[in-house]
Amino acid sequence: MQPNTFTPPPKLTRADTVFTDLRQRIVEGDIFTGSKLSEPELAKHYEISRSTLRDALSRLEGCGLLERKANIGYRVVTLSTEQLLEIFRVRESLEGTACRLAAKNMSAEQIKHLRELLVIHNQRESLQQGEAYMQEEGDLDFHFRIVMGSGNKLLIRLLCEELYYLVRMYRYQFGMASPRAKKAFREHENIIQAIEDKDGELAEILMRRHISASRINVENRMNTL
Amino acid sequence: MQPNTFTPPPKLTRADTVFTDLRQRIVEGDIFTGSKLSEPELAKHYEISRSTLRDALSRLEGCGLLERKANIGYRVVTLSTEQLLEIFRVRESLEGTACRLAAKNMSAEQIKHLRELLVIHNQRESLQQGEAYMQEEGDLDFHFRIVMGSGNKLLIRLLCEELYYLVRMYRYQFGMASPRAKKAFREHENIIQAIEDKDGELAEILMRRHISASRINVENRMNTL
DNA sequence: CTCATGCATATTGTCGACAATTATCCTTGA
DNA sequence: TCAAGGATAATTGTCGACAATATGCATGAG
Repeated sequence: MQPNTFTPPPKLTRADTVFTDLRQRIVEGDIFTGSKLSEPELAKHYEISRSTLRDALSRLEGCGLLERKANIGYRVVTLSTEQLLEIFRVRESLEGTACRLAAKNMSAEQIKHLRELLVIHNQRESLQQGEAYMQEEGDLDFHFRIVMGSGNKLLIRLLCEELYYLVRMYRYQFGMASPRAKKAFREHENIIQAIEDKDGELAEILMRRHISASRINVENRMNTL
Repeated sequence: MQPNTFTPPPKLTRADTVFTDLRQRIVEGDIFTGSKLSEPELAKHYEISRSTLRDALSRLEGCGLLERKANIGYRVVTLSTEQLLEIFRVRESLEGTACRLAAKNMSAEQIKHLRELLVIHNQRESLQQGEAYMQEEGDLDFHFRIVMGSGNKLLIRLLCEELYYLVRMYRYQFGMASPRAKKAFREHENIIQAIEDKDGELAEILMRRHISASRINVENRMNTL
């Protein structure tokens, strides 16, 4: 018999399913950026009522993927370089803190898993050069696990359940495979080392520089256009 | 005639009204922490349908004031010292960044208003000592304006439209009027000075120390109990 | 007496319809 | 031709009812 810390399986509701599917379609660009959503049309497509659909839409608004105006409706957020830079600023701040906490709180086993993940990324990157997509997904996975390792539930909610979907949306649709692959890999290594050494202060600094490098990269590209 | 940057007044919907009212009631503790919300009961109280109520509730979930479980319903978040510390960590991080950006972006006029605000707070604090409530509201107002001054819309959303309602909830209900009044006032002064000097780096450091001092204050109080 | 089982009740999830608001288009006048 | 106004269509906001699920209680077995 298992101990009683067992939480009953949360029954998936229709709204849940549609929410997840719509989220993916928005992130991957199947539903266009900035486009207005027609409730009757979407409800028909998913074969659900408008009430159920609106439940899903309101949650997507909470994720920052949709915007809503009273009496007008929902609209997919528009992507802009300005917003991308804002996201980098916030990630720099929050993930820096997350990394500091991760250095304090991650177990030896968690750190080991993180290292293994990094090795896999590197192999992938060596084997299929140019497969920017996989590499970027791997990059976000790395950041994701560090945030989880911080143990701060609020940080986890803000980053993993809200911001990261926007980040993935930019990666899919802004198509900015950073030319920093090799540098980024070494930076990841150094970050893990700092976490392993339980050096929270250094870990924070390294993470902030890691992200701010990406931000500056975008800023430069913007200025040359 | 005004220029055409005029946005038509957004008509307040019933859900909007109920959302705002419920938010206040939750923040001020009129609706108890951790209590389960009965949709039929609330709908009857506001004389609206459950659909409209649920619209309002879903937005409150987005603010982090309610939690929802499928097939079970909404529940007011429970306050805990652990979560309060998590909030301090996140504020330390985000408001530090906001302060750095504010130093770069705030106009001379905005800074002047900030200074005036500080003077008013100080007078209040001198005149009616012990009016912890007003003083704390003034403190949050100070932080609020700096975040607005950062110009980063994402930061503004995360802090002003989500986290600050939770913060106010803790101030109302956890009743931790910090004994740091005079120290906090001087720290505010120094922060404004750094902003005025356009010294973003210092401004960030001062803000982080300002908030982390509050966090440590709570940590100490917790350990002595 | 305790615990499991099954029924009755209450609550949430979902639906379709109507009302209020917005968008579209057509007419009309300058 | 273009702009303003109004009628028409489409969309969102709101409502009440039914279905699916969870909760509470009574009953009975061990």
